[in-house]
Amino acid sequence: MGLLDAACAPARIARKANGVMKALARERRGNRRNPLSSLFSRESKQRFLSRAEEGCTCMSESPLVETLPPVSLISDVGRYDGQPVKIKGWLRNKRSSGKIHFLILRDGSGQIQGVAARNDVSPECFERMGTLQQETSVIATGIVRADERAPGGYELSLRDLEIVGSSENFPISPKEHGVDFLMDNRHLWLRSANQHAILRVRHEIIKACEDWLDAHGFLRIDAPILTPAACEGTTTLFETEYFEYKAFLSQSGQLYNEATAMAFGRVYCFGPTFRAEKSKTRRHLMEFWMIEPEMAFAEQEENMEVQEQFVSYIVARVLEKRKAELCQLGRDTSKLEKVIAPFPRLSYDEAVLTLQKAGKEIQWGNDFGGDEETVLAEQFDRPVFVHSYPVRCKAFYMKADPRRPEVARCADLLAPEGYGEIIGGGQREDDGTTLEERIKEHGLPREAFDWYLDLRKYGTVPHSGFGMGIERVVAWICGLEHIRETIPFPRMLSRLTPHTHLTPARPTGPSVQAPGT
RNA sequence: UCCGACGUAGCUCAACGGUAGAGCAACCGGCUGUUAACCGGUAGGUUAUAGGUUCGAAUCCUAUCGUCGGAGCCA
Repeated sequence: MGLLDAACAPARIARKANGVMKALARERRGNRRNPLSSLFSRESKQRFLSRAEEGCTCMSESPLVETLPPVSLISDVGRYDGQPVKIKGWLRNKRSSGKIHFLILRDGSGQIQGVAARNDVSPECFERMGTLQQETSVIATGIVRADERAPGGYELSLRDLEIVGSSENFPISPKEHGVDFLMDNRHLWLRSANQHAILRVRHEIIKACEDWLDAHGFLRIDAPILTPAACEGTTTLFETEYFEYKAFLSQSGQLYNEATAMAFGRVYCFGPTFRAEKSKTRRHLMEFWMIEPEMAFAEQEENMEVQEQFVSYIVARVLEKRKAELCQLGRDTSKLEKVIAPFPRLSYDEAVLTLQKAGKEIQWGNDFGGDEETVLAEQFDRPVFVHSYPVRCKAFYMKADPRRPEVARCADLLAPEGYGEIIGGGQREDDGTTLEERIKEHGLPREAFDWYLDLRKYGTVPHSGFGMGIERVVAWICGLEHIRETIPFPRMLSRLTPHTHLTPARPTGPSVQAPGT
């Protein structure tokens, strides 16, 4: 129950009671159309009435708040300074000095310290508090007090505490732990303060993406996850069965986006993306979430302008709304404050020269690795576009530059501070004949792309788009070392569920999958 | 797939050829303002597994399994 629900409860109960009494009177008069008859049994109506009458009595004689303290979220507790409230949550930690207990409570909205001196509560209750272990679920009643010593500004002077569910030997103690252990206990690790901060920032980033796109005329139209063939022939796909056919988990919604862009103009899709690449790095997940906008009648220049506005907005929005979370994570926000459009643009040619000057052995025509990306990104205090890659480094649908056919009209956006590529995008080949040649050159089956070629046959237009990996953006904005903490249940090379390490002797299958993870 | 690092108490680590140790968590006790609280005590180990070298192996060697990081690939 939310704060407002709780605060309004007496009035609402009284109103509802009034309605029930009228309904009962109608029923007594033989009104068979009474809608309540079908909703409530006679017994439950009586129960409701007696409760309602109790509520009414309380209201008329004494302030109800004394007998029924409102349930408050910890984040809203400031509204009740000096008043009693109920907090429903979990015990994060406990300190005790014999005659006084300090209980750190969390409820998902925040954390607050409950203080109980021996004389504040009943002897049984004081004893009970002494036995509480980490992560016991409780309903605590106490008086909210502003206190300078409290990190959140408020404390709870406890009056009572009820145990909802006990907890014994919670594995994640308040001391340090290794990542492997924490990943094995990911389902419990999510209760800790840093994980809360990260996942709140993730939520804010997703909201910011949706809000910006919505405000700029983009319609969300999601692409399918089960697909019949590779969007990009080069990378590995997860294969699955589709009745008697083979199907693959989507590695991009891009081709479908091109169809919906021809239908709606500006569109985007947002969903999980799967790459069966055996990548074991801090930047890779097997399953990640990608947001992919696509625009009809847009050339690559406009594409980059949209991207820099989009990314600047996301960063500004997180700085505005999630300062506390960034602070919790120890993020240096001054670096994020510099992320303002326009972003620098570096051509692939310039990038190669820069890298060669920096002593990297790179030849024109090769793609950049993580090291190279970091060298390039380090030169700027905001994200940098690297554009006009050689055509042979890129997917078949990338449009070649008409003035320089050996390079594509595309760009990657590299985040600063070594976070690497967060966006890949470009202008799509809109000429049917050229596209057909490309499909042939890449050794892809022509039949599978009939529908895709249709888009060039019926009113083709120049169009562009990009894909942004949400987890990489979260890792960058939060300043994390590893991408695995940016998603609730990461799918990594050797990890499918919190407790299951994969081994070749133990093939993957539905039986390995834990419910809900 | 390749390269590198690692595997010791529930957790984080120490011991580096000579009796396996500490902090946290658990349990018992103390403490009325603590902020990964603190203080005293108890319990907790076939040192990943299997071989080998040695008078003696957590330590050296071999294999297997597992974890982490990096490369390739990419968002």
